[in-house]
Amino acid sequence: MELYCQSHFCNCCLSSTKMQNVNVRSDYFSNTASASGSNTKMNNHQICGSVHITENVMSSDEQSQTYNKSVHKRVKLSKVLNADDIFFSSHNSNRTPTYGLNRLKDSFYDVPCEDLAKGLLGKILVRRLSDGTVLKGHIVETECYLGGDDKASHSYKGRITERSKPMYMKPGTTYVYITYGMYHCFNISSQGSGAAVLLRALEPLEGLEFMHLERGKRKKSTSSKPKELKAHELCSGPAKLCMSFNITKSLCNEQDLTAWDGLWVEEDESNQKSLDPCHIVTSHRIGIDSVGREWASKPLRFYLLGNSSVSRRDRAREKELWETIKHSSSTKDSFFPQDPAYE
DNA sequence: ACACAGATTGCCT
DNA sequence: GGCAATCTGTGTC
Repeated sequence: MELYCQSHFCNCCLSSTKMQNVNVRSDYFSNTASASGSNTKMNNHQICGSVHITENVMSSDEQSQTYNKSVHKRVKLSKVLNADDIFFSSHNSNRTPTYGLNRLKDSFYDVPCEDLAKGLLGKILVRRLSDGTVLKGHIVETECYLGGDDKASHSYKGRITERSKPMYMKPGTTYVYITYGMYHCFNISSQGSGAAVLLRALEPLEGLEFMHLERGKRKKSTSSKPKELKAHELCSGPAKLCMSFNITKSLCNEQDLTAWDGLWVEEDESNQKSLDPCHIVTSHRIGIDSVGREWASKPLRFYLLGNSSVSRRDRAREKELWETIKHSSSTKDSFFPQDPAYE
């Protein structure tokens, strides 16, 4: 029998669920069924924790051999990763950043995954390269990956691997991974063990020349002249924004957005009118059909209504939202989406 | 704007 | 060994 730990953390401190009298660990393998659920109260802070107890159900000799092999491999790896240890060890700096002094602070990130995904919309992602180049873009599309029961998440069932480790780090930590062998995707960890927000699209604001150059590097040279990308095509996808912003695993993974000088998020000070929550389109996530209909269809993707930099627009949901807005008077002072750029 | 095929390699089983 | 939180180029409407 093995125990998998999926601790959740309270809002206001670094406390996490303590597993009493049980040697709990999370590790590489989770090819098992699970049972869950215990809530605990500690130090006057409400803490929601769950222990997944997993058992191997193999019976034949062949299956036993497979199991023994997996155990052997695990022992050989001698790498026992623990969600609590990862979380605590990611709080190692009190360092004050030199750049981006008006960046968003810890409290902005330390919220449930869906709140962070929506909260990031309209904010500005800033990248500062080692040569001083500064790139900026409005965040216009995000997706939630919840961990736990979320089959599409790299941290499904509390699975911890060397790759998914940053998902367990403190809210505001970057998780950059390589997909399809050649592209990068950029996530930000949120509150909740293993939960993170994928940034899917940006509307470029500053450094467009650099972005054009970065995107051009990937293009194959064909006989016909390569056509210039439009501004709204530079960052209209999770891997595209990583290319344009030079976000790679080797450069940007496991970084603290509240402290690192290379990357941060800030409020859009030029936008005096606040983003109206009514103008956030909620739709299903992209590229996860293989996990099954239940989780592929969950409304965990959020984007700014009518924005042309969004990677995949859900016209049906947009139409519904427009109808709602038309019949509401509360949105008349809002910035979005009356601006012609958003039509 | 949309649909489809092919690319390419790290990660997980 | 097989898959993948995607992109590009080409073709069609």
